[in-house]
Amino acid sequence: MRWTRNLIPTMKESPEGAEIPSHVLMLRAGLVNQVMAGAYTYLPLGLRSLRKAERIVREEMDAAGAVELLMPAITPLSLWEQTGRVEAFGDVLIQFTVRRQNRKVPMALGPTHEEVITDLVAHFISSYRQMPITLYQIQTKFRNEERPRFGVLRTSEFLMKDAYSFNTSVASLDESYDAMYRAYCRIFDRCGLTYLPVEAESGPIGGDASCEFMIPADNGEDTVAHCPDCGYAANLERAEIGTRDCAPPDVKLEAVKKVATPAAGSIAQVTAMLGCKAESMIKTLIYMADGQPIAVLLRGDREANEGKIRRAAGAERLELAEPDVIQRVTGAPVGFAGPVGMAEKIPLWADRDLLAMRNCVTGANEADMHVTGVNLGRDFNVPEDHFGDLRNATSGDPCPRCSSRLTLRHAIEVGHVFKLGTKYSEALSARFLDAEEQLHPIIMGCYGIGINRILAGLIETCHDASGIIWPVALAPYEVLLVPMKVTDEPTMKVADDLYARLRQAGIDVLMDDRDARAGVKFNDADLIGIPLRVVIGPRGLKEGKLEIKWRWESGAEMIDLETAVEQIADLIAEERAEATRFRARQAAEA
RNA sequence: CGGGGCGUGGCGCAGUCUGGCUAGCGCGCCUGCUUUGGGAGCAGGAAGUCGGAGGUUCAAAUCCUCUCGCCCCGACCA
Repeated sequence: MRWTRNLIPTMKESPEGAEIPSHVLMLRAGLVNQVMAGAYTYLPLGLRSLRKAERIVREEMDAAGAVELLMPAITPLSLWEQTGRVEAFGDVLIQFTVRRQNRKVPMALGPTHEEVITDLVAHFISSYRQMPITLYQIQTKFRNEERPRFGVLRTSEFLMKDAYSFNTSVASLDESYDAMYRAYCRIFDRCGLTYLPVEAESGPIGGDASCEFMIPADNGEDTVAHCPDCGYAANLERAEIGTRDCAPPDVKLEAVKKVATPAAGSIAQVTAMLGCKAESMIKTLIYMADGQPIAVLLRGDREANEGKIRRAAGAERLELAEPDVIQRVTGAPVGFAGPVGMAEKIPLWADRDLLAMRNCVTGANEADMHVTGVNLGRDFNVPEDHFGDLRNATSGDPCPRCSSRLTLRHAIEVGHVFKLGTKYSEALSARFLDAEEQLHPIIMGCYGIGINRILAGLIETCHDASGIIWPVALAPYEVLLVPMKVTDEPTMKVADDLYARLRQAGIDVLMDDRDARAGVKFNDADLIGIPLRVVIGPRGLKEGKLEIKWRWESGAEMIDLETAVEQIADLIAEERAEATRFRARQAAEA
């Protein structure tokens, strides 16, 4: 492809509104253009990278034995009603009706396709002999995001690979799941991504085992807890905290004292007013567990983890209590609850941190009052089996698997594999007959990859001050030919010849045939990040040489014109296969 | 949905508080000459309903009301 025949609108300045590197660079390099909040046009360069990511995903899915099909983006609303997901998705589901003659047909744009695929399978799979099978598609998904942001990282329309496995047993599901897990590792490896498989909540979609593939990045929306020593990694919602020595400090127990704290209902207000530390406060949260109020005690500076609390309490549903419930239960408005005397009213649960606390400050269960000098065991008690890990991990917490400590990192989620079970097969009657002529619901697994996020995640973690640094696998073009002087006939003759022969050798070549100054071309070359830059100029040609330079290296190298095509083809072939040079650069960065 | 910010040629911005001549600047674009290995110089030129509607005023980019859009933080979320 010749630059002058393409549409590559590079920009020197970054449009206002773009803040994170991947967004800025995708705009500046002319990869995408925003159409509205959460919707982007992929320009020629961006589309080529997107297609390359898509192709890698497709190849590895095929290699893992999955079978491709394509489901529609428009779906009948009735399908979503059958599984109760009209309510579950809420406004995220894009619904509309179309008029057909004298009736109205309610539809939804697919935010994911469990319903459609399960309905399909219910029609065509009825025997254990037809399984296991894994079906997948690469399709545009639609989610009315409350707040689209970060360029193509969170949009209302995005390209997703979604796969679904159908199995007759849990053991078989495990095999399908493992095959997908391994395929995901190969996909992200091939894309040159540095990623982390992390334990995750399966979320409202249901299921029991779940793993997210995360790209550690400062601008990621998710938080993962990671142990650099043993490799334990989990989504913050899921991350366990190792037990540590809970021995309380050997200090003299103070007497309980009631103090006035007018209008100070938050930890921050109380610490400011009383001059105490959040670490010495007991935060008392009133939750409704399946409709029954419970009190949860946490150290003042900790965040509650509702998933952990819900599991500890053995509840199906858990939500913070409404103000009127809190008033009734504690006898005080929101912000003044405390554990003293609470056990007589409602069940108490406590985070293990409480065991190490002495002389605490906490709510007095009375408006505008707190108490100090409160001590576990003397002033209130929590049943032994009601202590547990109920909070979010923080950096420096003990690793649950080894003796090291957890670090918290932001990350971008690019993939998710999880075991679905029979939620959808039961709702949509996808059943099979086993060898004993018994009817069972099909056991499902579900596996997604955000294709757009592969690109954004790569750019987010792989760029420098000048622009994007693509690995060969995802680069829109593998080689950029830069003739230094397009008006010079000998130069252009060599350039045209190289261009034709490299293309013949099966290499994706872009030739910057613009009549522009060297600086302009070099800067754009760095910005769009093509891995191998080949400079053809009168200066080198005099010696029968060309200059080649990898985007991620600072120095260039002169090669003989005679053997240039073979040399370049060999280099690209090597990088395609192993990405050795690209990886070495990344390792050096880290 | 709560809080904050921004809408002025294709892009980035100044001007708005304190209303007043023909709405400026940089980049980009077009023409010509010179230049030519890391974002060239000179000269000339095209291009703007100042997001939209209504109002106040002799006069509105500027003040008032409403409205639309975009971005950030939070809440929410496959």
